[in-house]
Amino acid sequence: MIQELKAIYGHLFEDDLINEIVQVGTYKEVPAGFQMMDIGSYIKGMPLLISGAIKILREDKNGDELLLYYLERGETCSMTMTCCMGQTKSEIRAIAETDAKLIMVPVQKMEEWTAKYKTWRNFVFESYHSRLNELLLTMDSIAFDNMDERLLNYLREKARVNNDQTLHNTHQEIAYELHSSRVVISRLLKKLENIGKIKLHRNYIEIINLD
Amino acid sequence: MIQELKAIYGHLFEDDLINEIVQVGTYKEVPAGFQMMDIGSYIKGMPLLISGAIKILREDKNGDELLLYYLERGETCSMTMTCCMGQTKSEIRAIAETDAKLIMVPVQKMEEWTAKYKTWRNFVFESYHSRLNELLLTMDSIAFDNMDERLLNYLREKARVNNDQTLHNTHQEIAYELHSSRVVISRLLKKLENIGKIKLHRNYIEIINLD
DNA sequence: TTAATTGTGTAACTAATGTTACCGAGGGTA
DNA sequence: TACCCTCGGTAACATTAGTTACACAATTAA
Repeated sequence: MIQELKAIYGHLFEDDLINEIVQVGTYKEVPAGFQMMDIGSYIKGMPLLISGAIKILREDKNGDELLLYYLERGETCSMTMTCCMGQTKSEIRAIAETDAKLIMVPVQKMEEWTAKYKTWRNFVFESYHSRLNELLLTMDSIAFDNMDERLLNYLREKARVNNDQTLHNTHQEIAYELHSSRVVISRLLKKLENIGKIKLHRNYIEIINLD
Repeated sequence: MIQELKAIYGHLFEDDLINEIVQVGTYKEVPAGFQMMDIGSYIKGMPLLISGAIKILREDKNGDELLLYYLERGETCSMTMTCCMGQTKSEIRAIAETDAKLIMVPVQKMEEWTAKYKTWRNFVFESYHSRLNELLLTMDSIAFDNMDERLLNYLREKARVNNDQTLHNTHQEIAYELHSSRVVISRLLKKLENIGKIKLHRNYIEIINLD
């Protein structure tokens, strides 16, 4: 665990902090699809991602979802941080997009380290900054783009975080994360296939060229 | 200035911090409509709102806008904070919705106080938390609601932050902030008038009952 | 006073998205 | 083999939102 921690966070945190993390943190591996947090739940710890990707989702009144963004290696969940401090409930759902390795740090340490370590403070602020900006990008896409553009973005991002040019998803699953309907997504995917950007198969999509 | 600062932030900050703010901060008054920050600009200071409201806007590729949320008394701009620290450019535009009074704090103090004052840290985190949550609510509205619901929300919020049951806006201005078109907004406003929720006039809208 | 500008109402049309319904292919299972 | 279930393709239709065009009233400028 300490090697992996150093490999990812070594250039960010000083040794003292790394050591503290090793002492109080618990190493975890979660499989793809594992729900790590749900809306309304209280948060027990703060995750430091070592590898893999976590998708962050928002839910509407009917229980349908919308993908907000992905957390990746070297990142942490900003929502968690503030939730911890205020002891409020989670506003989002977090599900492992891929198999993931992470270190869970107990909530109380957050506050302590923020006073103690400048590098931790920077990490926390930097993290907020990135998350806010990602949220803004997602907002742009939803507010300003048509569904075909959103779908393209979705496919690009999905291929990137999974590091795989073949997406193992059904149209229904995609529709769900984009908060649309299966028929609409099938329609648009078919268009993308017709212009040679992707190739459709049962249960998976082959990416040809998404530029 | 010190009285106003204490009145709003006194229960949040210790006296030492209040004194520091008084020393390094500059008091400012801005008129409604004043553009306080633009996309792409670098940030010189961090605002602590004493009174009034600031609207935060996002811009699309064509230069059209979308209202994200309002900052109100006792709040500050999270975007500013991270921008300051990373010396990155602003991602948003800020315009005074009403006449506003505020205190500008130089960027360098941010970091210093974060290490020094626990109450400042809490304020900063709390601020991030609120802003993230407001952004999520706006996102919900855009992603999950039809335009009529969004318009209702808009009118409610606008009346609240202006503390005025009469909104002095043209349909065009409303369309702009909702990233829609004038004709669409006129249509929906007329519907709201027909069901007795509002009364339309030239250049202003009278709110009857938005429940 | 006349002319120009701005704000609003409305109709007709287009485009995008969502809904319902049905079909058939693929793959597993009794 | 017969049955069932999931997945994807497609047509027909409904709804929502955006666009274009034009009329007219209120306000301002010439």
